[in-house]
Amino acid sequence: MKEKKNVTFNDIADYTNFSKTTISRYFNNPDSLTLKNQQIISDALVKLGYQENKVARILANGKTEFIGIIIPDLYYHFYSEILNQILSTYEVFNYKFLIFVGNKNEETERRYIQELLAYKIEGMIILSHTISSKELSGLSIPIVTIEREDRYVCSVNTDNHMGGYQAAALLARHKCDILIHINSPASEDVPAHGRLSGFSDFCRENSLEYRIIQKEFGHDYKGALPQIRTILDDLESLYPGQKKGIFISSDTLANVMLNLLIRKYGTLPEDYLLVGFDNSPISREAVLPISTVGQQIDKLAYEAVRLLVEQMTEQKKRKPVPLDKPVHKIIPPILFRRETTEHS
DNA sequence: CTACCTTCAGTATCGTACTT
DNA sequence: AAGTACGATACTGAAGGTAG
Repeated sequence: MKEKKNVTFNDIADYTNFSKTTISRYFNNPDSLTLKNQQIISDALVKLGYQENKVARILANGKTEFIGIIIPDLYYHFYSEILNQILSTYEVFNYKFLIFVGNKNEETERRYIQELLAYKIEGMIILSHTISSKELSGLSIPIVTIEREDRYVCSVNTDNHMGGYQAAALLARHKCDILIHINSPASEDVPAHGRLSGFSDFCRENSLEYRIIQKEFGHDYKGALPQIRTILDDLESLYPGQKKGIFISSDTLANVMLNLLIRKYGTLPEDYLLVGFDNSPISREAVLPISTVGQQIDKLAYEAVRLLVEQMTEQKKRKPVPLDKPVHKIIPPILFRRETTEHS
């Protein structure tokens, strides 16, 4: 086996009698060459079996076209779906992604960020909650966060307050005796807190009996299941026979609860109404399709990348003008009424 | 030991020949 | 004078080599 050396611009230049500058232009600005010469180079590439070398290109111009991502986990279907949507923006913006799954502890995540920076990412999308936006803003690299505390950095979020309000309104329309919201404890500066406040606001404005349950659900099924089971047991004993309208802060957890109910009763009992949040794929694919306050996950992803690309493009200019203050983009939620609230 | 090349495979920048 | 189509060369960051 003879080691065949990589074909380079130099080889192509020698073969075609152009300079390597011209070969470079063929790739980066083909229109600046005559059609005839484009064809000559194109033929030479095939003949010599040239393989593009982006590492060399990165070395020469310093632009990696990498975006770093830190995501908390891939248990919640919202995260896997938004990751899916972010990755698909490659077709539009041509940026590639380096991804870490974080939310372990601050030190670990700082290490991840350093690693990303070492790979010369041009921008970063943060979904994990571990590191404050103040610290992130000090990183001197464009950053966009999605659905987390975002005071000092750009962000794209769902209108969570409206979502919580819509969920409560839907449950109220079905004349539930008690409205229940289940969420994990979140301080007021994280967007998801709006689900709680929107829900509470509606209940108070309409003098409805309601209850907020906050628990830590962890980042996997193993952690979530016992918590949901406990909550369900409590509700069963607290409100027997009453019509319970339950709004859970994610479809993933709503699905866990739905499964527990169906295993117990063989179906979703008439006195249970269930509304999730996210409109992640699981809400459609569940045993009974789950009603949900939909985040427009495709839009969140697209807007986040677009916002980031804008800043990264600005950074590449000779005289970049940084944003004077963070941009916060809000995407409205869309309510999906499915079988867990519209019993047949 | 360390100061100074080379190497890798491209790009940025400026320059040139030629046409309009 | 301006535009088009190309070329020459320094330069990029880090690792490895080498001379002193």
